[in-house]
Amino acid sequence: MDALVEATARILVKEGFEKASTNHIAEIAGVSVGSLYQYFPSKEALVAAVIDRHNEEIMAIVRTALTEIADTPIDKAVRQLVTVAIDAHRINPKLHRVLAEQIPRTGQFRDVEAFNREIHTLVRAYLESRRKEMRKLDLDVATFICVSAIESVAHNTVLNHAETLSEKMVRTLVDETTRMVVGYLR
Amino acid sequence: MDALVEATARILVKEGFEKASTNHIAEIAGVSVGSLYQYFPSKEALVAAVIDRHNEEIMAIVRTALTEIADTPIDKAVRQLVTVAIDAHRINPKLHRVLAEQIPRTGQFRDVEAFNREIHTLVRAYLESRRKEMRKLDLDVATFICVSAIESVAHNTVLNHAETLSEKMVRTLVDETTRMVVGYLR
Amino acid sequence: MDALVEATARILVKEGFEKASTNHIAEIAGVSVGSLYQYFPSKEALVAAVIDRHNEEIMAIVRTALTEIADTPIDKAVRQLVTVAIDAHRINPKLHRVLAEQIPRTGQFRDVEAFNREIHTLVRAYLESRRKEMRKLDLDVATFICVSAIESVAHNTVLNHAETLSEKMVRTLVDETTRMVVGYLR
Amino acid sequence: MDALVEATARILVKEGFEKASTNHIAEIAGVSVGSLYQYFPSKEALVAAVIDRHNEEIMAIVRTALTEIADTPIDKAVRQLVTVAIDAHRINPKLHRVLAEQIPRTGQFRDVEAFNREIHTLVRAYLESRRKEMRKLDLDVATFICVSAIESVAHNTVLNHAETLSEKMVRTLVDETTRMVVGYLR
DNA sequence: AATGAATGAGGATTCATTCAT
DNA sequence: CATGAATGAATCCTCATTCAT
Repeated sequence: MDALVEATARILVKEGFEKASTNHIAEIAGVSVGSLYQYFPSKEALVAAVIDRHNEEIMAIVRTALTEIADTPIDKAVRQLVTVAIDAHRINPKLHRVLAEQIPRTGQFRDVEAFNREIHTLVRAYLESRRKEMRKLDLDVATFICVSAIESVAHNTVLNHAETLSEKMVRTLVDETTRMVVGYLR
Repeated sequence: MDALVEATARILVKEGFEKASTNHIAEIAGVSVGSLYQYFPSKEALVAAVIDRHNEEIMAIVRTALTEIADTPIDKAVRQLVTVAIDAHRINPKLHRVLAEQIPRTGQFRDVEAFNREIHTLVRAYLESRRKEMRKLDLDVATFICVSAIESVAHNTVLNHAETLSEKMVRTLVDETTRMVVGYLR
Repeated sequence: MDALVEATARILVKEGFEKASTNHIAEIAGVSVGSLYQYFPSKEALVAAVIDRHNEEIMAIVRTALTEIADTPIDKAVRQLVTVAIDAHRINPKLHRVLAEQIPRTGQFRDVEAFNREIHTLVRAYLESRRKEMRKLDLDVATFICVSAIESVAHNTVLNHAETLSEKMVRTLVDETTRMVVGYLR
Repeated sequence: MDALVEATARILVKEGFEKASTNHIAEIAGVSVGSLYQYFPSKEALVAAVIDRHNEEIMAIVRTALTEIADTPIDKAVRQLVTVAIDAHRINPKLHRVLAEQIPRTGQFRDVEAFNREIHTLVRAYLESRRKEMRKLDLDVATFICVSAIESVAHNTVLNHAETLSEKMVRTLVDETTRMVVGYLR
């Protein structure tokens, strides 16, 4: 049931992890607890589904961006990546925050690593295709550092500055981050 | 009781957040639950104390480094900062991971922000004192981006690569991160 | 549906009473839960049916034996009864054990008493027809004691000694039990 | 807490196994559920304690009887054993019935076997000491048969005839059972 | 007649917290 | 100050049963 994942996400955002009891989730989703367990083997699995859905939304954006970037020179490409990273974090910032801060990660954490790996692979592939524009460097190291930097700027931008985030400020951050990363690669 | 904080940290590392019940903590600390509540008003406060202690250890290192750096030119200084960031994360990587992944942050989260603010202030002050070595830039933005980048590289380095982290690899990461940040500032 | 009773019995034997949920039973029987309730008003009724079927199998053997015995002198007859009692318990010893140990008896318990009464009646009738071979005694009391003794020896033999039950041991037990009962009646 | 075992027994007798929820037990015992779990790791353990206590009461009687019997000739001894067996079952017949019929035995069932073994050992020892009064027979087999017979008569007497059990009838049953067993041994 | 998704009461268990000793 | 037995609200989950299709 998709309504269950939606209800869970909504509760997570509006009431926090503590209030996300299975009975409450079921109630908000408009079904019975029994039904919840018909579709999800445990509360953990349900939360994992929320995380997955959120990650998938982010990945969809990132994947698209990386595809479009394929034939773009580094400076434009990096700018695009930074923009997309911030956009991705802004999809549902409150959920993103709750997921990052309140969910005790266990088991399903592997999934997050899978996403990380995918991003690493995609970015690395792009960088490899653009090697001639770049100085000589270890691709894995460079990918790791660039992805970390871009991700953290996006993450901190959205999480810390929460709602008070002017478009001008975003543009500035994109500019600067792009400058740092491009400067590093060239 | 310091033994309580220590016991909590130990349990967090060895058995995970789920096993960290107040009774278990008291038992490991060698006192009774009642005593626990003599010193800490709630479990949350106890966990917060663990977080604080860990953050304080990190901050001690960072503060020292930033003091020593005061009169150092940017390139050396940044290298020093990156090194110190990784060292700080390596103090107690397992605890760091548990704190980052398993602890549902609530109330005491303000504290973490306080540390963030302090670091921001210190770094910003350093950058300000070295303005002449740098291109013209918004100090707050630059500080934000540099701190984010350095912190994320350190964090991901220690968390993802866990124990398999050769000194050579560390040096490479320090080199590269330094290069990125210095290149950005100049 | 006979498949339902069969499935229940199979689950009882292989997985125990705890695993015998109506959904699981229906699944093993290859039908839907709905169908289960088309034929049995409750889970209890279904379990009762299993008990009944098992008891009926036992009773069939016992009835036959008691019929064949009709014109047999006491010593041969008792030996036959003891043999048959053990045989009856060996039909499906595992089911017998589960039925005896794991099934919380409620309502349908009356049925078991019905079987007991029938056996009592049949045995009593036989003893009555053989009164001349026996000393003077209260037939009801004698029947009660003999049936109890024979049944318990059979029950304990099969339940306790489980699979490790040599034919020689069975013969010894039959001999001895027969001796006791016949000695008592004469 | 002994009150918990007592409360459980009382509920078992008055309301049946189905109503014996941990919360209800705690309530009747006049404590909180939490306290229940301070003393018993699970509901199963609590029920096991009830069974144990009941078995222990029975065993106390049986042990005493077997001690007193030591120097008694077979006929008097057997009569004593039969009497004691019935007495033992009459300690708390309702509880005995519930324990026998409604409790799904698992795990702790081993205990019951321990009691059985003890009885077997004690009776066998007595019989061995009286060998000269008896015909030549396999002591283990004889013990098994005699114990089974006596136990089943006692059990069925108390369980089936419930409250309608005149002293006269008891005396008759004791007489007859004794006759059967003694006749068998000699 | 068959299906199986949906129901929801109910139950076992945990654990942060209190307070009388 | 320390103790630790006692508390009980709260939570996750199960499963017999129903009923619209």
